[in-house]
Amino acid sequence: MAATIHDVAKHAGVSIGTVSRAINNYKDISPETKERVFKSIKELGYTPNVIARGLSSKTTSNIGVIVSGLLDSNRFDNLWYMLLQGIYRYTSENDLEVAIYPTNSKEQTRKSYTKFCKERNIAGAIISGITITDVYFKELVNAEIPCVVIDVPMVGKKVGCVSVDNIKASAEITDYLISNNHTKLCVIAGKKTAAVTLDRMKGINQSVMSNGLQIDDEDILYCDFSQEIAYKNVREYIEKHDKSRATAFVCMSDIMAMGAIDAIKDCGYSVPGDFSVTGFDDIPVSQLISPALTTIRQDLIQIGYESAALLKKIIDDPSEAKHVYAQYQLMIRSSVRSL
Amino acid sequence: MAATIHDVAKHAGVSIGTVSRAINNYKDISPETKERVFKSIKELGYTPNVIARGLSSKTTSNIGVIVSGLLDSNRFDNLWYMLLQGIYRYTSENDLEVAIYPTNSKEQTRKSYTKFCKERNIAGAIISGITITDVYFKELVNAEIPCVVIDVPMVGKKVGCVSVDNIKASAEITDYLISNNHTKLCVIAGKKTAAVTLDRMKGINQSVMSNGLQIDDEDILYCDFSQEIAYKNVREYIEKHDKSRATAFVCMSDIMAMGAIDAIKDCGYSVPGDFSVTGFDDIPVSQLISPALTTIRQDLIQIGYESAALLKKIIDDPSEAKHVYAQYQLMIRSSVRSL
DNA sequence: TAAATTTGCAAAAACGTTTTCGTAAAAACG
DNA sequence: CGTTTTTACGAAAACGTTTTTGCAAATTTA
Repeated sequence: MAATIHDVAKHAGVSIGTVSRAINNYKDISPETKERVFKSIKELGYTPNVIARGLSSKTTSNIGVIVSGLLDSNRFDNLWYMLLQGIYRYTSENDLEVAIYPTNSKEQTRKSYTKFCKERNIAGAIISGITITDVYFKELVNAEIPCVVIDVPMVGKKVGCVSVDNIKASAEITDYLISNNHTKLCVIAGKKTAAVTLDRMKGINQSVMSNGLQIDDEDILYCDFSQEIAYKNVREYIEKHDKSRATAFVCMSDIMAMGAIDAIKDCGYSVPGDFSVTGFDDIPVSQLISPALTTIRQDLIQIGYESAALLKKIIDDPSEAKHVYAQYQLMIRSSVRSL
Repeated sequence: MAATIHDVAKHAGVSIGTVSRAINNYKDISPETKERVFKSIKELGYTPNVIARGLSSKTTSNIGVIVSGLLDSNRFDNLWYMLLQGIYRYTSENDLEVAIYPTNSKEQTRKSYTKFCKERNIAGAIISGITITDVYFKELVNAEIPCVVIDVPMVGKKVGCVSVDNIKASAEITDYLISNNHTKLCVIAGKKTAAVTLDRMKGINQSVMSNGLQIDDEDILYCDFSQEIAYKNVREYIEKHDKSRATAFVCMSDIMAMGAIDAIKDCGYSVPGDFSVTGFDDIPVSQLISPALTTIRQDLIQIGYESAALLKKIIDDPSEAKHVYAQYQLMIRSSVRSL
């Protein structure tokens, strides 16, 4: 039904090759012919078929987005959509197609990322929510498919990365806590194997040590970035130590901070009256909960945008692979009090 | 690099047509040959190229999702991502490809939806965030591309629709207000031309009239589903009438309810002490704000899922086009008090 | 057993592009 | 003016599938 390149060619009295050259701004064509072709294109309301182009052309403009958590339903902890927002902002500005591959943590039979990409002639992929040890990710890197990982600090052949400077940001918020005279800290950490957990821990330790303090292993609670686990662990911690061991909880995500706050309240204590709490991420609800959460704001939309931009660069020139640091901001609200 | 259907054919000693028949479960093939083909497929690690299939096959498994608001950044009012979540849940269960077309309300030069679909050999589209009068939508319907619209009650040739029963839900929440002795209501309405606005207004009126009450035009404030506009209008309304005219604000979205609550507070009044407020949607933050908002919960993930399922049905059999009603639930929280 | 039907597959034609190759005509050169 | 180079284009070969067509061989029917 729709006009094809053949229709345009016939209408303009040229060959399809010439039409293609006109569309793609190639050299081998005279200005007059080009104009004639464009006139026909307009008259017939022709638009190139993206699928056919994808098949024929070696260099595709398809990028893949591999995102975990999309299929899970968590009412608050939906970070992926902001990334997507940023990614789409870039791709719609730059005429890139995107294919989303929602991975499910539960589903065992996930398809290999590489397979997903090859099936779709994908030029490169943005990956979020994975750990460094992910086997499918390794396979993707080995296949030399350009990719950008979010929040995993690694740079390699055709692989770049975008994240905030987790070390610096964590040090900064810890400094803030210490400057408010909190010397006994309890860390609510994420998944033990996640790169962000390692980095944020490093930042917290840097701050603590440069202030002549230290954190015992007993005061690091790994909670897998889960609100429920954080609730449970903090509750146990307080029931065990009461107010003797820590005055503040340094949480590696807002979600876990929310769990911590709930636990503190359910133990009969108040925030920030009895315990101070900090988060990380600044998810939308963090400014609405009570007390409003002091946290590190990551602009995930920006991070998404930067990822897409970096990926495009790497696709065009593999030597562009690098670590891009996104901005962050310490949001001082009311979940921390000065001692 | 990757194995193609030709490699498999050669390896299995058959023609590519036979391989295709094996993959697609066609009849004209003997069990033995089929098995041999599958063995080769496995050995070579072959997966059919989605792009090539899309080009060749008449019946594609690509669906389009046309969604407004994706490119805009509103920190709270992000309903699209839940729809997407539901849609992807269905499509990953049913092996459908999805292409997202983020439309921007501001961008004048939007591409026609039809063009978007035809470029991508799209079998059908899910559309959200449009008004009935949208010209591109009309074009899509005329092109007889199967589609499902969310929140626009219209059923036609190859076009179905998914929404909650806005009339019934609005009547229900208004009934609740009236049963709490609120007889003087002010309606915070959405965009005047939006179908949901009309329906919800109808529901409110039904409830009001069956209770022997009525609503004057002066007590209907159109706020375009915007928090800011709702704030402004409610503020003006209260400054003009004080507490004489209405005791409760019936808002057609939670976002506008948040604006209304802010306005009430800034006028020196309290919710629900001086004014009661209800919302619609039950966005995640609604249970966290203070007071927690009494509202209608729409399960947008479910709505997304249903939309995709309905679209698939319509694609397979155009006579399946109909209006599917999704569940809703009155969430009674603390923004309404009994008089 | 001859004729008709069915089965199982190969061959080849799409699908709508991009890209390579070849070659007249035009332009530049010596 | 003859020769080389460049320009501008057509023809045709990919790209990796699905789908149509055709045809032997096997099976059923009469």
